Amino acid sequence: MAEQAAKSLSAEAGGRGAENRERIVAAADRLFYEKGFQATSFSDIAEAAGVPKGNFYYYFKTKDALLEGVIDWRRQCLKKLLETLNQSHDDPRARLMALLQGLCAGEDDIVRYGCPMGTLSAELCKSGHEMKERAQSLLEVIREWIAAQLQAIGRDDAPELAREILTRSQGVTLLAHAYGDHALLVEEMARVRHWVDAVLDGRPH
Amino acid sequence: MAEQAAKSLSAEAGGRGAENRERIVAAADRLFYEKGFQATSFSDIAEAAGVPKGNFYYYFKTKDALLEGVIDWRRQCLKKLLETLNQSHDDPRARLMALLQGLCAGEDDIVRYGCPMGTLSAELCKSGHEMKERAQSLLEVIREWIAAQLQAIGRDDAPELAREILTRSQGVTLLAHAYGDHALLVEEMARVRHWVDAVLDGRPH
DNA sequence: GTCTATAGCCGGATAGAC
DNA sequence: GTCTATCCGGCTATAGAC
Repeated sequence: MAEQAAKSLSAEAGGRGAENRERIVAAADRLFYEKGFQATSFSDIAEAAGVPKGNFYYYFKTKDALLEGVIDWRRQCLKKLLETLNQSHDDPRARLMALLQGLCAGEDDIVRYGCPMGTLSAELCKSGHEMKERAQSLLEVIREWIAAQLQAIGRDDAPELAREILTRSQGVTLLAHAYGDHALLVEEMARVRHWVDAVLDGRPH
Repeated sequence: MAEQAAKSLSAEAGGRGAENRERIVAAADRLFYEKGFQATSFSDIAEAAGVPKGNFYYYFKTKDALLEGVIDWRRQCLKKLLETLNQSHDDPRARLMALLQGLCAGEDDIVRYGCPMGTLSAELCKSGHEMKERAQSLLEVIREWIAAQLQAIGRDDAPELAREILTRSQGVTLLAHAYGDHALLVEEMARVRHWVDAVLDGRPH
């Protein structure tokens, strides 16, 4: 009976463990996004996730390990998003435009906290954090996806064009964030979309 | 004689004081740029400036006050730079292109630490720092200068175009920083310049 | 697996001698 | 004005009971 109780407790704890782990990552993900990595403490995360501080170290040895988990989580989310776009649009061009449109979906978040990939990369690069390459890989995932769509369209300048699209998008999100300007985000993203449209049509722009 | 000594000491101290103050600001400016504001401690600055920690509080009551001094210092440097451009080129278009060319001047710094205005704004916005508007004003200074050049050329879309130029430049510096990619900076900045050239010529681009 | 208590460190900031 | 010594608080991380 003692074993039974222990077992069911353990099983439940195992389930809870995975659940807890995910809760921690999700809470950290959000807080790292909102406040930045350095500015977020374990106390902040503990409070947000409803998990006691000391319990973190069962799941993550260090704060860096937690960051690693968060970045991988973001990559999964990103890939899921791109996969959704792949499935909901057959036309690569429609996919691309849907992505650019979608970047304005989380409008308020972007204005308040910037781009989840760009701001994280910037912070980690500046502080010389070992995880900066991993954050960079988030940008790389999206750049490669854009390039893939462009190549499917038949552009032989797909890599360069993808880089420019990413560059311009990042510029827009950075300035919208810096100025806290909602209209800037919407208007400049529209400009980017029109520019992409014109390029793909072979029109002057 | 005691008064005299005190006076000369005071005068010398005043001179030293101003010198020390400037040394502190210059050192902080550099470190805030290289490591970021939050990641830079007084100890770091003290070491770099050759001034004992405790002495800081004679010049700056808080770290925020020091940040304020650094931002104002950056604005002064920026205005000096723009004034130099004004004087070395009569043609507003030449001024503008000189600025865009000059952004690549500190190539290595930009690749390693990003744009001094953009990265600071991003960090302060994200952490919700009270000084974020002051950092934003740095971007505003440069945006207004660009708009002034465009207006002098006779563009009636000067404000919008200035914003777009700034947006694209920030995108380039962000990505070059995130990727640590020197070539990206040079190539994409060249693209921006060609685009500006084409727009000002009224050519398709 | 869970959680409490706390160690150990380093940050910004202060007091006060000189 | 200059500098030393130190406080206090929050941080990451650990030890160990349950």
